[in-house]
Amino acid sequence: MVKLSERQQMIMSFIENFIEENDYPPTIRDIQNGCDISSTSVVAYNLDKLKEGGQLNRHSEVSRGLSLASVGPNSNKFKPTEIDSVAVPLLGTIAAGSPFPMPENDTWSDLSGSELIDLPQAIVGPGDNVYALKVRGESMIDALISDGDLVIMEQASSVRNGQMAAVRIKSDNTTTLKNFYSEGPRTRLEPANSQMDAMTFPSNDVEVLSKVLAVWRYLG
Amino acid sequence: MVKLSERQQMIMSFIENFIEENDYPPTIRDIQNGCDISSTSVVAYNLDKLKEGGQLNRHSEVSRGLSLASVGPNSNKFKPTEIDSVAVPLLGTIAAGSPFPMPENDTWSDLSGSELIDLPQAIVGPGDNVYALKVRGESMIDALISDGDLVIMEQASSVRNGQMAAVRIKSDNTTTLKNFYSEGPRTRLEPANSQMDAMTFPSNDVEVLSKVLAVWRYLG
DNA sequence: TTATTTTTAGAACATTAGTGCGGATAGAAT
DNA sequence: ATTCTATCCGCACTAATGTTCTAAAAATAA
Repeated sequence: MVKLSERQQMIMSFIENFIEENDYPPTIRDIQNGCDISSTSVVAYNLDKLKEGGQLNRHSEVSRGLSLASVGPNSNKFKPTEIDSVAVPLLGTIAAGSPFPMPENDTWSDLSGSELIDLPQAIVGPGDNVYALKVRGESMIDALISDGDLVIMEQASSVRNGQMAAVRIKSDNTTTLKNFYSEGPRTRLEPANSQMDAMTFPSNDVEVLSKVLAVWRYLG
Repeated sequence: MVKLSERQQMIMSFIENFIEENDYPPTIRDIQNGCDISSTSVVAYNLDKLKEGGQLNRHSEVSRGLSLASVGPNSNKFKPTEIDSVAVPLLGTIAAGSPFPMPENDTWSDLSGSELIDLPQAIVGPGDNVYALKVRGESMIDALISDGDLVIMEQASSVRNGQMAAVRIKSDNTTTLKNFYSEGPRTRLEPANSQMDAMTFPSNDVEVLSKVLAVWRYLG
């Protein structure tokens, strides 16, 4: 691994501290002041070096577009320890054309009756708003999901392009799992099965209900 | 707690996703596009509301000066629990038509280099002869398995009817995942996707390599 | 030493990105 | 209907922030 200059080390640790304190990355000028550097161009120069060296991710023309390349020997300090699973509630089943089950209110307290499922924490993340559904019937076949599968969902009202989500077509009042692509005024919904065709809808006719974190099919 | 409008919920989850993906917060205009909002001022308006409500930290005049107020009464974190898990080796990838990877000898000792995956013990059982494969390509599409999926396999030389297994057609020297039905002198192999047709072979032309315990598809 | 590469300086420049304001809607309350 | 309040809309404005260029200083090689 490349040796960092003293200045680069200082920049790295400044960025680390800054993010820890503010939850967002510093600007070039923040770094300039924080490290007593005389010019923004010097900061930019060293940031580029750090990026080349792989210590840093940088997105050009993006303000504060920095993030630590979270690899390397010193990255295990952020790794969760001890905990390896989170229990999420199995809220029910989902069948062909049925309205998509969602946790009713923002109260999750009345889930006492529901079954709980253990999942690796790495998948669920904090575990907020995560729940599981059991699929009934073959209605999700074009999403490569079949009867008996367990889908792990996270409540969300927007997802990034390409992600699979439970979406409702308002005009049809139908709900399905599709890969979601926002294309400005229109939204394209693409089955996971690439042998099937995508469809597009006016964006305001499509409502994102939740995103699919994972699919679990147990056959044993 | 104040109820969030639909738009505010959408903004919140957009911010969450954005940070998760980029490691830095979105701009007002990122949010505008991501949530199909017509004006930056509307975003600013709602961000202020969210800040008042305590869902969000915001620093004015700071680009991307956002961060989630990650705690609070509504962070419904489920208590993480520890469960017994078994580490199974990820032996490699399986691609279209490739010979099916199997643990070479009956010695599992030389798996030192392979990646390990933690699975709940409830699924794996004792964990002997269990291994995982990562699917490459769309060759398993008729078994409802797509690129990137993880299949959990258990070495076996016979399976009960209806179970999905990795089988080798001797005459073709091909290997695929199919549902297995022994019908006396002949053996029927059925794709998991019921919209596709089954095929039958002479029983002695079909060799069971291993059975599929589970399929894990991670999309998050 | 001289030549060459790396790093630093300073400053103007170009975009990105937050803010403010007049006005439009839409309900709810009076 | 009238008023009020909460949102939403578009747009212009400007502060925040990344980029670039030239030259000088420092470090390194020849």
